[in-house]
Amino acid sequence: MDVLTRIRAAGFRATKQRIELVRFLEKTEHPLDIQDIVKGLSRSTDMVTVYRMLAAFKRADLVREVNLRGEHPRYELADESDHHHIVCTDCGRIEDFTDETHERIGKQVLARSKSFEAITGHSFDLYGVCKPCAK
Amino acid sequence: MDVLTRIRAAGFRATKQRIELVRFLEKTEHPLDIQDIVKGLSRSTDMVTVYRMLAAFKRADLVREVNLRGEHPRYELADESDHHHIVCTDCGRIEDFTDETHERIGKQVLARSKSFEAITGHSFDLYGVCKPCAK
DNA sequence: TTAGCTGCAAATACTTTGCACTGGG
DNA sequence: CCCAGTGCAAAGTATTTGCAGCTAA
Repeated sequence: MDVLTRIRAAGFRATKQRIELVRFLEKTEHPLDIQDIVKGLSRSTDMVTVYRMLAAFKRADLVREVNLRGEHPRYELADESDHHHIVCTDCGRIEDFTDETHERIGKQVLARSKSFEAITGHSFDLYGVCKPCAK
Repeated sequence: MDVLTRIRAAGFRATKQRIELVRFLEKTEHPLDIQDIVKGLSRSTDMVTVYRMLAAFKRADLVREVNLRGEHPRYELADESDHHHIVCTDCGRIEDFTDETHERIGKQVLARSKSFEAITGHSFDLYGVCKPCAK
């Protein structure tokens, strides 16, 4: 589905700011924070507009918010396959990995829990040292 | 180990503010944010001091920072056994659970990764609906 | 005694809100 | 045409920094 269609399908007007945002996120490999995103868009696009676009896209499940340790939230397109992040604690490099095990863990936890009725989401991220930083 | 000794062992002076903070965190069942903590301490303890105590205790591994979705950071004593949190997305209720599986996942990810040398930490939390909220 | 801590004030950083104008459909 | 969306300004929060005075050791 092309960018304009995706934006409209989510119930929004396809403005040039929104089109540029989606195209920019399509090009990025890893979740970016507000600052990164503002820097990546036309200088004329206000940071406030970026906040508003991301909030709206998040509500519409077009964009996914990623919260890593101590950092401000980062954003990535939600259509990317479900994955988790491994982060270098030294340089901040982020890489993706996939894992299905947590689903089973969720079910186990639910079975044992006296107080929870359902599980609707999870966060699972790893922190480590990347090879360049390990040297 | 008693509170004063623990604080001193971490390399700090056992001031009344720090003693009160540790005693307060010992009583709490789940990680609290800055606001909760300030409210729980003597009115005379400045919020700035709370920020500074938590930052120092975190560096000294006396306190652990917990980052949940979209929330400001929360803090709990680090001596509590390694555990994860399950959070009700409706009322914010937090419960603990333990799981060892993520260690194995970490090793698998590391084995497959071309760019990471070591894993030093992780975050794993579940989100769901608690029984009272499900009704 | 004296360096580590604290409280108060102020600076900085981040995010949200209000409002008039613009442009997408 | 008209209302969702934008930019600019300003307000609201969260967090950090500077510094003078206090206090634990």
